[in-house]
Amino acid sequence: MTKESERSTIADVARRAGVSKATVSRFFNHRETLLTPEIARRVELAVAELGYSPSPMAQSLKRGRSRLIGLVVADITNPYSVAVLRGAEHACREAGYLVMLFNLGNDLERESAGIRALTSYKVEGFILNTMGHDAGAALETARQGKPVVLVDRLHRGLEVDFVSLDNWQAIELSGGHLLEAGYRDLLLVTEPLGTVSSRIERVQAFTQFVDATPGTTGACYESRAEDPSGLDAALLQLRQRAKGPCAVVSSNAVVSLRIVAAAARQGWRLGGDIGLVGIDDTPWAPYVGPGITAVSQPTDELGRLAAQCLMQRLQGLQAAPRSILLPGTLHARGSTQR
Amino acid sequence: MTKESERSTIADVARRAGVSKATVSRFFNHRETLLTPEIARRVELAVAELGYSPSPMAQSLKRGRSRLIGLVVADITNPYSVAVLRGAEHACREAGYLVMLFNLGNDLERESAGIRALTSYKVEGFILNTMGHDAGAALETARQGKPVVLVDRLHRGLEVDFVSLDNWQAIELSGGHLLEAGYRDLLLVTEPLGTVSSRIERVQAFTQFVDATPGTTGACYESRAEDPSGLDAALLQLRQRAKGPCAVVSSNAVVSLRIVAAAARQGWRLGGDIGLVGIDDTPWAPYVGPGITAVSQPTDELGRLAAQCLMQRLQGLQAAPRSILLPGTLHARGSTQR
DNA sequence: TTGTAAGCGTTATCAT
DNA sequence: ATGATAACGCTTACAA
Repeated sequence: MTKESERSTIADVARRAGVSKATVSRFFNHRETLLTPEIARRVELAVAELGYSPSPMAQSLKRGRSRLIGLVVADITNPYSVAVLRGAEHACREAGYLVMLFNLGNDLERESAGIRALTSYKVEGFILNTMGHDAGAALETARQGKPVVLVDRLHRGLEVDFVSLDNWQAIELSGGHLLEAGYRDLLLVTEPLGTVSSRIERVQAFTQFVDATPGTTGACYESRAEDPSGLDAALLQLRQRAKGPCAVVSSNAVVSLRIVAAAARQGWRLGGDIGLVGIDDTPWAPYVGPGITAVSQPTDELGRLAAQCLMQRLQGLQAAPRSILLPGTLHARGSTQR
Repeated sequence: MTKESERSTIADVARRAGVSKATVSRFFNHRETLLTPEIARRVELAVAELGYSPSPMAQSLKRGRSRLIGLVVADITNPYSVAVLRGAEHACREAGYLVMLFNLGNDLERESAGIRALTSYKVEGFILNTMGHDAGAALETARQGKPVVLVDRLHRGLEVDFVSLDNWQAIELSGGHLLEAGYRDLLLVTEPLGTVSSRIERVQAFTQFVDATPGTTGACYESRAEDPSGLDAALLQLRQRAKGPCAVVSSNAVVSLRIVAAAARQGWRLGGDIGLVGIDDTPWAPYVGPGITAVSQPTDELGRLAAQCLMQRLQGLQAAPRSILLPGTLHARGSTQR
């Protein structure tokens, strides 16, 4: 490998091998079908000597395809997003794609900007885990035939592949477990619903679960980080209205931590004074208080499947939009033991 | 904005405005200096009507610059990496750059592959938070004059800007706090050192702290996730050798959780039976056991500074490699109260 | 089977 | 001040 300061180009290889640029290009794209073994060997040698590899930028410009996948996440700080990202990145790379990441930092308005930025780099497809608030660009993208996969959150009007936890199953699992443990009066705490489909769906599932289960009562509360005292009030109200043991279902790990904090403020023991089961298992869940009961999501799998859907579409799959729902798994711990 | 299915090109704009492609290009690159207001207005109008924006790919091909920054992280699952990533991405975007992410997934061997992949996309600079194990490509990159910034971990032989927690300060802070709280016999637990400079440095700092502080004893243990019983043994040994109260300094949040788990296995109370202070604060630290005392890193700031260094180099700054060390902040909690 | 040449969407160097 | 034109590194008709 000679050490030129500049990267060598297809022309360098052609010159060195004594062939045309076209032949070198063929070596990379149709080696088996179009090339004489002898020529192929010469090219191969020159490529090795120069340490040449094609410029994806130039290829992209010519082909209109980039081997790039755009991944837009609402908030890279969210461990769930990260876990999905991880799975997706892995699958993409295995398929020869690189991931371009755009983080919204929870700034709703930037969704279209992000999609456009990635579009301009000619990404071949999108994986979206966003708020679905400002989906104009996403819609346009899909209309242009670029594959889009939604993770965890649906966008209304956007009929594309969708990969997510089965929220109904997860809520039923949580609720059923609480019942078995003897809790009767329940409160679902979620982040502000906004237009986030997964949050809304969990509320719906919860409401239906309570309605369908005689002897239980339920309510919902939207908690925001800036307003811990609102949460305190909601929890106090739960305890007041409860005739028997009461429990909280938390909509994600961030909220679970808020509940834990609130319980600490009130001096309540988790499990005994108030039950808690949360969606999203975390490495620390077993060690907080008596251990937090949680429903884990198969996050890696979700990311992997999202990428896989995209790959299939890129290979031309024309089936109707699919909806892939994966079940969660309950991990019972002290926070649901009375 | 007319809705063509294809993105419009500079040629479309030129035609529409009745000018040449060169003029449109000038409109974007040297508007003030080279264009008649009248012409500029016509171009501006055409651009708006067509919703045109230049193709970064084509620009990149022509200019040899891509407005892309390559970010290589050892493990996207690590919250520290994510936090840094977040800060860096933000700063890059503000400067008009997009981040291309390459995650090693803790696969040491892939470092060069990642750097090469990103290089082929003509990223203009690198932010590296990796193991430094396989730095061949990084070295080559730096030699080619592409700016590189290292975060948290040095690579030997690679003399470039470096941004990190001040590990000496952080360890001294932790150790000092333990002393004040009355702990005398200390154990530093870290992930396997390998070639990771930050881990090594923390051990050095710890050793020196113990040596320089009469009346204390210290030891180090390298803990691996697969071997919890090894950790148990190390902790038992600590308690045996300890004449008075003993405590553990944990090298990062993952290890802290392992210590917590080990203490739980032994039935020890954190703080009373064994002290614990960890580097890396986390949202859950206050709620695990009696609360885990931790030294927080200014992660956002670290990422921001890394990106900022890069931007300065991209603007031609030729100063000698800088080393930016930021102090940590102690958050005292129950795990260091006897 | 291989080479020639046009063109992907830009920018930069010439002219004008 | 503006326009024609040649690159940037690659792929792909079309020719040979």
